[in-house]
Amino acid sequence: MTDLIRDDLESSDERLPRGPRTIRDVARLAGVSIGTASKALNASGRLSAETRAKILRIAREIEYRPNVLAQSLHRTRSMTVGILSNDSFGRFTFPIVEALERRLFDQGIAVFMCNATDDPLRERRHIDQLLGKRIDGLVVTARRADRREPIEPAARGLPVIYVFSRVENRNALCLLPDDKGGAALAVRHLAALGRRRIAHITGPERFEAVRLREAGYRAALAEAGLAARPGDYRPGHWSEAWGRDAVQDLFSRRRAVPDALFCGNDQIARGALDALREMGRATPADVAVVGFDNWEVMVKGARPPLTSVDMNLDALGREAGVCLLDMMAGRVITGVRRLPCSLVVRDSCGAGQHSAFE
Amino acid sequence: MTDLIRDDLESSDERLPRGPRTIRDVARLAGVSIGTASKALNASGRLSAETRAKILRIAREIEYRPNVLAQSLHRTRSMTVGILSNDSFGRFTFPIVEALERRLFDQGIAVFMCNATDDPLRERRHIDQLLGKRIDGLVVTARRADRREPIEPAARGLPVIYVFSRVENRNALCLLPDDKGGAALAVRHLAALGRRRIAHITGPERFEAVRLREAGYRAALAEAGLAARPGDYRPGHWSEAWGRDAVQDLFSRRRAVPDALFCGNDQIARGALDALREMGRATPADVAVVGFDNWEVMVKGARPPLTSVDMNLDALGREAGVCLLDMMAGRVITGVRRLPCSLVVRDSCGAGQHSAFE
DNA sequence: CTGAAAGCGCTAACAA
DNA sequence: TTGTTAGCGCTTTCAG
Repeated sequence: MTDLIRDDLESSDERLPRGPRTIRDVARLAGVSIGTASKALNASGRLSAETRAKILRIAREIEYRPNVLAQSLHRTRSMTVGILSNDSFGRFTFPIVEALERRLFDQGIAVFMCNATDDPLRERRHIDQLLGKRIDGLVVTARRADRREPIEPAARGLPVIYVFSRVENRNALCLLPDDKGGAALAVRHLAALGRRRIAHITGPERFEAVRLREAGYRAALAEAGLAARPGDYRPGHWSEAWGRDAVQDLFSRRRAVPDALFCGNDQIARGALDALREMGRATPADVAVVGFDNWEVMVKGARPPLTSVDMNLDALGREAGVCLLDMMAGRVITGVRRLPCSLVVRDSCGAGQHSAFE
Repeated sequence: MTDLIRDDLESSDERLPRGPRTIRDVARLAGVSIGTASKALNASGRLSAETRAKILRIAREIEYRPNVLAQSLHRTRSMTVGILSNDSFGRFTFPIVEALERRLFDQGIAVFMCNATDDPLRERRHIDQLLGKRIDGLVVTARRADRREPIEPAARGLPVIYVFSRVENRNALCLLPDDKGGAALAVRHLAALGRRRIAHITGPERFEAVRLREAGYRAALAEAGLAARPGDYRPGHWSEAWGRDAVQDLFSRRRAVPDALFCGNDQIARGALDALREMGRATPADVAVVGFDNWEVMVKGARPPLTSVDMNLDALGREAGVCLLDMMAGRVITGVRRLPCSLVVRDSCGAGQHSAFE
């Protein structure tokens, strides 16, 4: 790992052609046929122990590494998949992609990274390139505002998974976090802590996530025998500034203010916390606050540290990997799957520390 | 792009074998030899206009797409590169990787994404896999605290670039942001605005970036005829909390407080801004603040919006792409290259808006 | 137990 | 102008 200059390779026993070694080199040096060498290297067929050992030794010595391209050509499986993001890869897609890559790597599958940046032409060219490279599967991620057009699976039968994005087609497999459930988790927790009036400050309603989280919010309220009073549901923007503004508005009236806030993301929650502090309201004593995303840098920098809903993006990525492998093995999987979120409890909601529950 | 069910493919004129079409299919349907088809498809050799047209038409009709694996096998260039991150891909590496991918994609080169997560064994396996796939080049990114071990270029002659990470070896090419220059930019700007006492709150000194930024800070101070007074240089942590603490400490003494802060990253700067506000010091009137990283979510959420040094990570990624292409073409490039940062001016430093200068 | 040969899909040099 | 053929590096039957 450390010695950079490996001139010994150059001065190897026999004179070897430049470039990576081939199985032909191994065979020649071992004094056997190519077929025999192949058997030894793939541990297939019957072979005397000594020839096998010899072949393997030679292979190791000359640092033989099979050419996967050639293997793929033969078995018509490239052992690669593509991951295409039409939004550029962001904070949300990254953990997903990482977990996916990890899962697939364990199966010897490599991942091509492509970002199309919402440019349909670019996307088309990416898909063309990937198909040309004979990928065995494709994962598509997108930003979540809108449902995207399905990918035309120009090569029929190519397994495709949409993750963190939705597509209309019924035959497609879509993997998403359970936004509704996640929201319910948060609100249920607040209710269980005795909060009676829980407001919801969130992002733009054109996001499906916003609508789903609202649904979860209302469901959990109902469950607890509570109701959202008019003005307690505040769709807006995904920014800190909106969090501040909404709080200012919500708490400017003297009477009947909320004793808890469930925020649509962590940035809104941070803005809310700041505004509360500046208005002299104590968190969590007067007002408990819960965020969404569990974005480390936001959540830990908050004062107090922010309780937040985690979408378990890595689990989503892993699941995508598992599903893709299944599909590559021939299984047909379709539909919309929503994976559970979890609540990560910190100080801002006034509950016991460190406990995470689902 | 929209029609998902393309059954017409199935019911194509002739019965075609399943799976992707091959050049053999094209040739057969066009009634020519494979060689001829190849000539037409690659626009090589001389060919009658009509046969060429016919071949191309057929190819289009059956959605022929050349098998890049086979092409690669032939020309011993895979048209792929690997990008290996030993830290997991984070906020900094992502923009780099994206820009790199974009640059290479334009040349028809696809990018394998690998994250080794600081596990040497995993890294080794990743490299093995990539070499097996006969990548034409490799980009290595890392977190910046420590200089990493160079990759053993098991296949001699494989172009390798280290970006956003350093390696001891003199023959390696390392691409980095010019931290010193970036810091100087910030401090020079503050000095030009008339600030006389500029403190520097920053991260842990084991980061090379911290040491370089300190150097830039001191150099720019000297340039302006200023000096850092004892206690004005505050290494610590990369967190908001540290920014708050450092400010509290710096400004608790009654007399002789700084009139400007240059912070080692945007989180520290945010903490500093919060603390200043809570101590009743106005920004930028009393104290100007500049951050580092120009991390959008941090910078825009700050009150007031934060002036910050941008490392131009996308330029770094693009440059990595360009260099890699050069190296793949046979050019030898070595050494440490530092790319300029730029200053993005916002309200927190009390200068004219929106102007960015280098 | 080992070798020879066909073929994965494509390109390029050489024949016709 | 078009066809034939020999590989690229590997696996896998099928003979020996």
